[in-house]
Amino acid sequence: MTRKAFQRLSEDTRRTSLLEATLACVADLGLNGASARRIAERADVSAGLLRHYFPSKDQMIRDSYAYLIGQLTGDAARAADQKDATPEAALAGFITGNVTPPNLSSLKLSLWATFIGRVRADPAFADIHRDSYREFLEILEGLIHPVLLAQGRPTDPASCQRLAIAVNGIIDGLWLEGSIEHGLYNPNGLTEIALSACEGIIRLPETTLTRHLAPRTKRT
Amino acid sequence: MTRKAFQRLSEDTRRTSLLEATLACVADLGLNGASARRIAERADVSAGLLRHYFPSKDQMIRDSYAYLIGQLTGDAARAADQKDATPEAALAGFITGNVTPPNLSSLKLSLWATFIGRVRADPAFADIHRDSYREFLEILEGLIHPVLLAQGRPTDPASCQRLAIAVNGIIDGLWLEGSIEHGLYNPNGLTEIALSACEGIIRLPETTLTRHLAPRTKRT
DNA sequence: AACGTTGTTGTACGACTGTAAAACAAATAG
DNA sequence: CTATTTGTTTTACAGTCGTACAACAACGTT
Repeated sequence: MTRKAFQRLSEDTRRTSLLEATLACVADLGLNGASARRIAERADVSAGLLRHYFPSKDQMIRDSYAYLIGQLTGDAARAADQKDATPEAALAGFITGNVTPPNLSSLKLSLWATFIGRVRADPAFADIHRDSYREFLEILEGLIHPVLLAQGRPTDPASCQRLAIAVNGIIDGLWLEGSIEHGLYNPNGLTEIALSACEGIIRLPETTLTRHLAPRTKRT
Repeated sequence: MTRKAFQRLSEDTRRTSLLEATLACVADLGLNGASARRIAERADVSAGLLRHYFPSKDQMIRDSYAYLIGQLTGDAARAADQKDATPEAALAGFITGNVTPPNLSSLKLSLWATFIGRVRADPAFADIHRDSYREFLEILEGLIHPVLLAQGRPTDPASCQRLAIAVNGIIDGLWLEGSIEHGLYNPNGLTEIALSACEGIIRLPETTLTRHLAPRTKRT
């Protein structure tokens, strides 16, 4: 009996590797099939090691949820960060970034949904969700406010929040439908639908957002 | 050792009871904790009985998903079925029905999300989802079309579908956010936000839909 | 009232679960 | 080169899992 050869990794590297293996297993097998042994196997590591990095399997799952959420909101926020952009272009970029890859992804949707399903019964998941949702809303309000200002529209906090909630709603909804590969329509047109819908929700003049629609990549 | 007294129920009654016990367990404990024994206990039945009604636990879970979806779309469609309603009132009723109880429910959201998380990896779940989604879209197109007609607007299938996709998106998104009890805002205002947003998305004149907002029930 | 059908219970089994803890070896320091 | 630390593997264990099946009892039939 010869032991398996192994490498000692830095805490961060190993931890991240374990979290990603956890997410991969949850996406493929669900919370049900994502057992400690299977996660360890996916990370090419023995099962006992998990407990060296996480106090329990439940905690590891929770940490992997926080890790995923960090990726999602990070990618979305980055999409709005364009240099020298008008307020309209920044908003359009944020919306677009949320309904196109890498955020538009059936894998990420699977994970997100699986975890959202635990929010009601598990306070730890609820905390993570609430924080990320609040952050998303704040980003959106911060993007909508200057657009209203530039259009000479009222910018009281109540209207701003209502618009942010609505825009957040349609972003979530279209992201959801577009990420599930149901084959019922072409997700390439999703960006235009999203921009046009947000124009309508905020009552912006036509083409205020849709003019920032990136030309579709041609396919032969 | 005396055996437990029991009653023989009709196939439908027992089957429904088992499906509801399954949903209750999944909502509380997740797909992880919803074991056959726990489901049986919730249905006040021995564990062995499950296999008498379902060929496997997996199939029972799938059936419970279809059962849930049937409830959701059924309730939603019923909300749009108002006698002698104008096209605008019917559409407003459908939208409202989707962002108010009983459809607005953290329990139903939990279940829905948990199952959606399996759509990507399990073809059986994907089939159920696709069918229900298509049905939802068709209902929506059927409600939007007469509204466009009454407003003297173009009603080509492509525009109709685009609008249905967008409206479906915001309904899903707002239902989602409203059902999670995050405590970040009052879900009572959700109906107005939804109706107003849909007005904007479809480019209807102001108050076309919001005038059908039911007066809020007063609280002391 | 006795019978037959079958919905329902109880038990058993091997596989798998999360976790604990001892044995080991890879990297680091001296 | 040796000693030390500790990340990693291995083994072990009690509990739970989904499932199979035999025993049983509730109900419909006669």
